[in-house]
Amino acid sequence: MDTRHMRYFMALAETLHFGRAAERMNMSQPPFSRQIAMIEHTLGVKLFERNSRNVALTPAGKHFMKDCRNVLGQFEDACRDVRLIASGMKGELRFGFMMHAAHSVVPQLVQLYAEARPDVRLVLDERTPTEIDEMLVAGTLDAAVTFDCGYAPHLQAVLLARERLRIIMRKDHPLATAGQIGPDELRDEKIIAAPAATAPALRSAINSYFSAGGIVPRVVLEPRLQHTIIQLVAKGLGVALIPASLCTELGAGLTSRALSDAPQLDVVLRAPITTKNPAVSTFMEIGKSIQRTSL
Amino acid sequence: MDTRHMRYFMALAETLHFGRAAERMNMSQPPFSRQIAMIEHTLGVKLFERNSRNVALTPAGKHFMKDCRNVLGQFEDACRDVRLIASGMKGELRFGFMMHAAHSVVPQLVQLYAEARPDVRLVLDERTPTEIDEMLVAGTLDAAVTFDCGYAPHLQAVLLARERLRIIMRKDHPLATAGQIGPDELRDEKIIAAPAATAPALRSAINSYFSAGGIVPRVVLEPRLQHTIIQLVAKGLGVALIPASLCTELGAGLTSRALSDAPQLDVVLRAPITTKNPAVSTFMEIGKSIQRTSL
DNA sequence: TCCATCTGATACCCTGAAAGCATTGATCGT
DNA sequence: ACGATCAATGCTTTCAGGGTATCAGATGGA
Repeated sequence: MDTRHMRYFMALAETLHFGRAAERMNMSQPPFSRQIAMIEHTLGVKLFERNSRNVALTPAGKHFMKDCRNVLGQFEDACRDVRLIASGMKGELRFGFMMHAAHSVVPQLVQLYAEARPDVRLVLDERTPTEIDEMLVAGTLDAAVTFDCGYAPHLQAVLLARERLRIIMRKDHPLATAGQIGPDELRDEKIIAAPAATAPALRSAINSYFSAGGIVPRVVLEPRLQHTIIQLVAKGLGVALIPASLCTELGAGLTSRALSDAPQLDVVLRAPITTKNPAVSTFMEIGKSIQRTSL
Repeated sequence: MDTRHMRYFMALAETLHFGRAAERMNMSQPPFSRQIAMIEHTLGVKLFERNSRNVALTPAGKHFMKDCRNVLGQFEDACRDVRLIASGMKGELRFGFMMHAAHSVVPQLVQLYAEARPDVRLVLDERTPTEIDEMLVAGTLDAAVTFDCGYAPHLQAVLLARERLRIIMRKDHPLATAGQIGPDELRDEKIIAAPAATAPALRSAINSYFSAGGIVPRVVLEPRLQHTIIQLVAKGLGVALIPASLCTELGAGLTSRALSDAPQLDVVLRAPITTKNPAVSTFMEIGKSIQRTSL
């Protein structure tokens, strides 16, 4: 038994006429009759009651017809789907992103891609930049949005946006109403920043900003999550330098200010060059289209 | 593409080794390799990444594996089920029965059959004897329990039980405490009985009982449903002759009495001789086993 | 570095499943 | 009774798919 035999059976079950069923199968009647006989023989089941005048389904044949319709449908679907998956029209894309990009490019990227490839299941995974790098290398992620940290072999990258850092503080903090803010003004401030092990690019940008002014920053707290940093600032435990896009939705007691010669960070979309997931390529393409509008 | 090809694919997907997969398919490696290449070619999809040292599934291949497992499973099921249906182990049996047998043989028959053939769906259909006869001929029922009405071509029959008729009446009715009850005692009673058009065997048994005593019964009401007859007797509108098995669960105000020379009716299990439903034969066999215990 | 070995791909041949054509046999309507 | 219709059967042919032998690329040990 084979799907071909099921198709023969279905043709006869639907037409109840050997000649016409054979025609539908693009063959002549005699071999078709033989195939039907063969099917019945191998199954050991009489599927049709027939004489030289009439053809009718047996009860077993009626049930088999339903089952065959099912099986053939699923069979076709499987063949169709594997093509769609291979072409990137269907499947799954594991997409990582850092919190620092969650409010800017990520929503846009996700929305555009979901519109372009509605049958690809986007698995979103918020991670720290370091975790993202590891998972991209390990193949646990297909693509990710993170800060550009320079050299990365076997990873392709698309520049999505360039973000300036701003400083955030409580509204009752002296700096909230001060003039220009640069490294010098921050000399004695308690700084809250993610550790280098978690967000190397961000931390090194902050460090460079201070060391360019000859200052050693007083980093008093190093929480791993961006969320936590903002909460600690809100409790008055210090100030923090965070990407501008995260400053739009601060809590009530917080405010942000621009920095003089503010450090810039590149937000990139990354994926392994040797990715086997065909869904990635259009994801990267959509990244490029975002780049054109955001830069 | 065919299920055979899917099986080849699955063998390779599970072993990730051409030689061993070919062996599992009981063939040599070269034609197996060709078949895999053919599958990939006809689908237009690369399912395996391979060199002379390693074989691995592509993402599309991984998805296809799941789909194939599904399809192959359903395929096997369909072939297995059609055999079960043809052997009467699975399927559907449309079973009609008259109310007059609902309290005696029908529950037993249904229970025994459900135990013997748990995968056959028993469709129960309570009908009047006349409806049952029509539906058996029309093929709307596969089998039915009804009164034996003598000659019935192209119907096979198994005698299930022989039921005596008893008379039912209100407890405050004079007959409830009278001596022997025969046609003579019923001469002036108002009789309630199903019309001949609905239950010919029953009605003719009642008529014969009276005419044997030279009596013409005073049939005052002719409801079609057995249920209604009992209700009308309860309201004091007359008395009725009903099968003994229905007398065990009369309402509070009713009682039943034996009749002298009570008429007997044969309860039979019937099915078309030329039935195409393979589930019927064991149903009839179980009927025969009930017959042995009940007679 | 070279060779033995493992593994998948290719070349070529051969068998049999399945298709085609011609015909038979059974059934129904005129 | 006869012709028309339709499924079944007999016989031939073809090609999909299997077998054997061999090649070619990769790996690991000497």
